[in-house]
Amino acid sequence: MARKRPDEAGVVSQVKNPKLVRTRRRQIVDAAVRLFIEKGFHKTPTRQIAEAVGFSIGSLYEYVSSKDDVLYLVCDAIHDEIEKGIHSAMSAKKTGLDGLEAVIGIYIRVCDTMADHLQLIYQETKSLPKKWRSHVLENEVRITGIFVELIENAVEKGTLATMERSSIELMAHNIMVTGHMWAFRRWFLKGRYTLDGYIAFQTRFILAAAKEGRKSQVIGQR
Amino acid sequence: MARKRPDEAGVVSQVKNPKLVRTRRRQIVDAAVRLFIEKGFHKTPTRQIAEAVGFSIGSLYEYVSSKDDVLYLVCDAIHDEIEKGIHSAMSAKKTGLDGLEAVIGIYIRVCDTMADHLQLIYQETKSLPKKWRSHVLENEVRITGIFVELIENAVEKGTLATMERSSIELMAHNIMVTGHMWAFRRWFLKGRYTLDGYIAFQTRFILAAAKEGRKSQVIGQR
DNA sequence: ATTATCTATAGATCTATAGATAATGC
DNA sequence: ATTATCTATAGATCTATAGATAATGC
Repeated sequence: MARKRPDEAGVVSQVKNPKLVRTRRRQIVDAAVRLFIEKGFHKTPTRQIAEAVGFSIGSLYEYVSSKDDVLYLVCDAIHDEIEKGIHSAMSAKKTGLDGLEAVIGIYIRVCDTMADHLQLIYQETKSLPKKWRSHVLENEVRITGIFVELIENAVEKGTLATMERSSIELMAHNIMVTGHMWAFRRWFLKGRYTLDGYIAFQTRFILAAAKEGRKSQVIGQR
Repeated sequence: MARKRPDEAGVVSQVKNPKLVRTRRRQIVDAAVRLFIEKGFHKTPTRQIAEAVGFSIGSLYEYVSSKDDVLYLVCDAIHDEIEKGIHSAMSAKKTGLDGLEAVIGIYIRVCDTMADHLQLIYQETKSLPKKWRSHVLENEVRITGIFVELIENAVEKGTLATMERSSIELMAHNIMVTGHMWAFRRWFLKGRYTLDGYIAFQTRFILAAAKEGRKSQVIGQR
């Protein structure tokens, strides 16, 4: 639970009251997410964001100093929600919590809920100024870390094959992308697979490699 | 080799000479690809595209009827190049051509070369008008079809486990996304893995599931 | 008096076209 | 005479800010 997100660090506001800044920014993010998903970042006028929140364009610029700031806040909020989604589902499901398999399922379910949001991040990350972009990529790495830890635990317990750190990391990234794929390939996948079917197939797919590894490992050690 | 691409069907030109239209559009695409990769579609003025090609903004609009047309031509050209890349490498490598494994390697190499282009497609597909977007998605499905066929062949020959059609398709999409992932996760992967290392790991990863399947299949049939 | 919000707009774009000009082929 | 290209610009944006107004707290 001890996430160390830089949060909104670096986005400057003219307004002094920090509580108000937080409230307003949340409103801005909520409105902007909806609009960006619908029309894309570049085709959404700042004016319309302000209007959707219910205040004027002038006020918007009291809470951010550029449109890019809004995009950054949006991306950051999305990552935060994804991470929270995984963690809360993980702690709710104490039974078999340590199972990598279970968490993959949980994660893909979160990706399903957040499909539009994930696709937005894929589309717009590159539009961010370098400074903000690297924050967003750090978020991505941090979330991937959840799976790195789970795989490491499984390896330690002997459930999975011994792997180099670099293989563990790549496997974790594969899991991440499998979730994203459900979002950005919806146009194909949703017509042919149920969410449960997809999760079942992909979980087997991912774990097969690790099990295969274990066998050859065991054989090799004889 | 018998690709049935709709090509530039539907993009209207005021210029009558079809050969000229083809030449000019190729020039436009070449210039636009470079600019879109560098600055993104929305931040590239049509003017600058025309300038990069070496003619006026007026002339640009003789060959396309909107900026969206240019984006479509760009996406279509990229898919075409990817497909050609795979096919040409496949026919060059007659030795073990039927090997799914070999083609996965070839494909990921193409993705490496076209990394910027792939990322562009991921970013901008959603900006396309619906009509063009579905063309682009069809291209994606057609390329995925290469792997569907290869997997089917392997299944027929008994190299891979018997699978339902839907599983074969999902596996093919996994392969596609594994290549794309090398492009859109470069920021992480390039620092830690060589291209060869990535290909080796991912190929094993993908094939492990299928082999695993085969074993249980064989066991099941005893 | 300080803080937050609003109105009005400067200034800078950008897409697409209309009408003029140059080049080509009969 | 037909086809291709260019110039000039209409018309519509859009971001960001300056200065005016309203609300809040001492």
